[in-house]
Amino acid sequence: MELYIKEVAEKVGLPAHTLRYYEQEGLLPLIKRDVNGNRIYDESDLLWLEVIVCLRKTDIPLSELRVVVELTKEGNNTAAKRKQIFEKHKEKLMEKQRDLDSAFQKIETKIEFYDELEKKYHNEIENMSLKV
Amino acid sequence: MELYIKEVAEKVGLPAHTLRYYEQEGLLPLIKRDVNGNRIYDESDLLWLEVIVCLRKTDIPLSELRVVVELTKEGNNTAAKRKQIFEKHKEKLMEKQRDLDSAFQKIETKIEFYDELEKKYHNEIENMSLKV
DNA sequence: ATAATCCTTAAAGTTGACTTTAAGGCAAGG
DNA sequence: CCTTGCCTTAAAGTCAACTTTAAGGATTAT
Repeated sequence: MELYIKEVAEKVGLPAHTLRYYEQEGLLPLIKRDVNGNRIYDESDLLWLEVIVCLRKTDIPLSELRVVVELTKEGNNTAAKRKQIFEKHKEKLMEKQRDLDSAFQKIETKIEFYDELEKKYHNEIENMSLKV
Repeated sequence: MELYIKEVAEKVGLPAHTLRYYEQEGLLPLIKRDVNGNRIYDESDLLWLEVIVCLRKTDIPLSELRVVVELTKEGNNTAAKRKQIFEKHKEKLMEKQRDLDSAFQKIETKIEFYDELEKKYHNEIENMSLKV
């Protein structure tokens, strides 16, 4: 499978210049080129990009993704280190989960409060009209 | 209850200058001052700050918090609008939840992959030693 | 052949949310 | 009286992650 940058952009949901930017920042392994120097992405590039996109949505820093790429280039003896990076991010995810849960609670309380406030306000208006 | 900035900073887990910054950005209602011009926070300030801190952890923009403060100043007839802002953020939270779930899955897959890779690598090393 | 549409690189600009710096006032303790 | 540590304001600086701009080359469509 061979894809040009625009198709990849489409598939992974990133603008093409962000793909170039990621490459420049060392987040992608060496990307092949065609005779005109245009980037050609293969299946494995796409799979890795999908990991990037998914983890970026939970704010993994580009720097950590870069390190994973560097370690991968170093070889299979770096598996443990790479795993560590993901374990570390998993910890972050668990914290995010807790923050999310608290926020859900807080926001529900607020919404209920505003429902009450609205009710009271409408009642006031109604009473005012009755008094006229 | 009356608290000075340092105590509030301590309680809500923000540096004092961030509290001043938030005030400057219109995220806090009018904060009282003592004779020397130092800020004095009361219970309701603290409660609102706790909402801010909680929702900021899920990346609610300062601008939306500012709007809530402005609407609150306008009066009880703005309850519906304020509620809307929180409903909107709740939608964002639900999206974050989905992103978080996907990331957990992806990361588990990666971790399992690295476990396998490590096993294989150790086996290779072992076989190599046996052959010597 | 000329315009449209892709691609390329390099570099500068933007964004939101702080964070730091600078310059200084007030009050308690030694 | 002087230092220490709190507080004040205003303004400039920082950061990550893009995003935009500029300048230009190659391919395809009319």
